[in-house]
Amino acid sequence: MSVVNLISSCETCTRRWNNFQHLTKEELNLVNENRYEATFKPGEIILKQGSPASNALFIATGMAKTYIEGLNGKNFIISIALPGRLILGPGAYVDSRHTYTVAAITTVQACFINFEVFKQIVRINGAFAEGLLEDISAKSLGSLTRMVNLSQKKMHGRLADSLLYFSDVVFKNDEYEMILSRQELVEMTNMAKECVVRILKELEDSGVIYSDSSKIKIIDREKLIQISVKR
Amino acid sequence: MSVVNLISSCETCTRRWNNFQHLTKEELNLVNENRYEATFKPGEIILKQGSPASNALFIATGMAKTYIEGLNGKNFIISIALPGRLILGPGAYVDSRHTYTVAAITTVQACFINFEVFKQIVRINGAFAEGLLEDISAKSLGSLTRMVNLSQKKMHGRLADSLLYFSDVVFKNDEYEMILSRQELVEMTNMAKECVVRILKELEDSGVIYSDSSKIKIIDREKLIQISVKR
DNA sequence: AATTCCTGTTGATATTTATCAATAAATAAG
DNA sequence: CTTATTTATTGATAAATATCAACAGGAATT
Repeated sequence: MSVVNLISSCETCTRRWNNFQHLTKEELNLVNENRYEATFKPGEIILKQGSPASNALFIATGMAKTYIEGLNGKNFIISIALPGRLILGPGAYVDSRHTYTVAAITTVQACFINFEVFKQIVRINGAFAEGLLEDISAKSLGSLTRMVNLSQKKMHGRLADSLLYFSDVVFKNDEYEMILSRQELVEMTNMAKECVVRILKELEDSGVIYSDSSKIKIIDREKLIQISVKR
Repeated sequence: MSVVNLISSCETCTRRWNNFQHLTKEELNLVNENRYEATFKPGEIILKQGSPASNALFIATGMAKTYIEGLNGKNFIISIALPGRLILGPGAYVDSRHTYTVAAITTVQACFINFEVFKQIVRINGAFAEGLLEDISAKSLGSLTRMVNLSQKKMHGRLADSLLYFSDVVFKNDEYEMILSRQELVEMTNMAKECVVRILKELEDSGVIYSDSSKIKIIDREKLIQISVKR
């Protein structure tokens, strides 16, 4: 097994977390020296819920899903993890455990940063700490919004939300490859698989989207947003 | 209107936020000098969702509910705000807006701390920043857990969760006054009012709780926990 | 005390959503 | 290339949950 780093350093990395801009050269070096790379195949688990939160994770290339292993073996997908974003569950600062599992969807090149080092820099660098607070707050705000949406919207609205999430956040394109299986869409929208299938078909039949099993194209965005808001 | 402070200073306050222990005398003084008290009657709004997050809030005495004003005028109760805890929505670090509304349930004596001052201290005091990160992380972890529970549990389990929340977190007692109306329980459990009434009755009929409209007593805690977990 | 208004309660019914069963399609394994 | 295994799809049915309608009980108001 090769352990050669594919990324030469944090300093020159083009996909690094924005918040690293607040670090001094020395601090960035410290991060770089406590950095470990690994490559994961599709389906492989990168971080496991409940295991010690000894590292902060960043994705250099590829996509992963983050999910909570909930009741009766039912998963709950939280988000799609993308390059350039910090992946650190709140448990790191609460019980020192990973709050959720992260699994590769595509081939993923990952960077692990020693969490003790990370935490130490947070303590001594106020701007970095503030950046982390902003990051964590944005995720927390997202969770609250999602919780309200999942609670107050019916199936159509929830599925529309997910379709828009992939378009607006993940691919930034109206046309995309649906990288999640129907089962995974279930875990994102809190629906039964049969319902996901039926409502996708309904959306296609009514001309809101085009869907060819794994391809999705948003045709009538206005209508999709309307479905997201009204149902 | 009287604006005399009822609490003489943060230094001597017995109900202050734990994290203030990390402040120096000067920092604590700075907080104290930028502190404003106000008393609210039951039902009055203390913070309004969407308004500028110009203050961090603490409750000295009494109880409040924090809730998001969601879709179609439907509220979503996030938590019961209690003395000694920081009340600061994630929006403060994201869009400088209050994420949720806070409304007094009982008479509430509230402390407002200027958020710019608060933020400044976070920047210069690493231990305080870490304490804030722990606080925000704990809330974020709580949100994620709640989201999974609301998504994956059926009505019985969700209502049991709320009853246990009041017992374990709010009153720390098996017997308590249910301070929320049926409508508010709806906003906490994501159920219809009629269903709340029916299932409460069911729980009483099966000897799990005693309930006299506003009084609740948990009689069979084991069974209630079982309902929370299994349904 | 009478009236109004709101909350809570109950039974009946409608809607939403999940499950079951059967089959088709796609993917993995031999 | 063929078989096994999983995933996706469809229709039928069951379960969960919401809504509707009617009324009771309290609190607030006149």
